[in-house]
Amino acid sequence: MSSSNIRRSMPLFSIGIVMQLTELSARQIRYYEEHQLITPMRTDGNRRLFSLNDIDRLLEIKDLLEQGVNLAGIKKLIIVNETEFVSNKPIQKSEEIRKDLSDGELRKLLKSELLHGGRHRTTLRQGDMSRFFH
Amino acid sequence: MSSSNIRRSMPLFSIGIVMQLTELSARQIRYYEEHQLITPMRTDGNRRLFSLNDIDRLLEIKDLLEQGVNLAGIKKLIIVNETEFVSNKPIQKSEEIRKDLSDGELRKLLKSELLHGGRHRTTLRQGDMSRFFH
DNA sequence: ATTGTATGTTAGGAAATGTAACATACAATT
DNA sequence: AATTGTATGTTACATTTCCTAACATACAAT
Repeated sequence: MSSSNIRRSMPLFSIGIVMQLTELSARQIRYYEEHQLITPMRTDGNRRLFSLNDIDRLLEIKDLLEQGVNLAGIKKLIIVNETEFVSNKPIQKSEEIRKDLSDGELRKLLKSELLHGGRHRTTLRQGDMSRFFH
Repeated sequence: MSSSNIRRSMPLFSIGIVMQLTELSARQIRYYEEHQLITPMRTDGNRRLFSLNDIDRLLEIKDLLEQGVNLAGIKKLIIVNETEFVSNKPIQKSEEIRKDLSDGELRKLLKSELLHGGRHRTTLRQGDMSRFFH
């Protein structure tokens, strides 16, 4: 893992700030955690602490939900995304990724994601927190 | 002000996190605020919220204190620093800066700062929070 | 010996966050 | 039409974190 990734996974933000940054309710954020879409750290006193990566993922989740993907689907997509990052060909094209990973129900999920609107952008690959820092 | 500076002045961090990041006590941080070395934002509920710039400044303060400069001196130095940033010659050499600003007791303060060890680095010009982000 | 500076410690209160339970809206299914 | 599942809202109560204010302390300077 690069030092940049270490920094991006540093637990820094309270849930209040994350609510503002993502425009999600505390209920939503906790619900997504409950379903293991994010796993923020905890303080000694059991308060959640979110990293930049967590916030990026929340923005991803929000985006996918708005496109009609349900939590189960998002979960799979996130795993895809992580696998992709761990692999040593991180710059392969999205078409190739889809070919690599389209088996079983995963294929259906990805297809439904593709069918939804022409909004292709960087949703799965990169969060939006970068805009907060240089 | 650049968009990057806007981001760096965004209030994001609770005092607990800032304590960890700076290794300062809450007492110290509040004391520095009391003496107007920092002015963190507040939530509606009156909790302090610190920006990256605030954290950088706290690291600056800590560094200068360790070099023997007192709060009054640090305050002056910080004003110098800000003036420098606002001016339209932000890349002028440190020697020139000193010439520009060495009048009255300020001269003495800067001198004492210079006398202290050969640690010249970037103390006054740039904080260390950049290491937390890319 | 006194004063000033920087920080520690404690007390009491308020805000933010935690979990848990129940409510609701809506889509999908039977 | 009734039921089930999903995502979220709301409320209640407990705990943690943070607030201010006051007093204590160590040390340097006067």
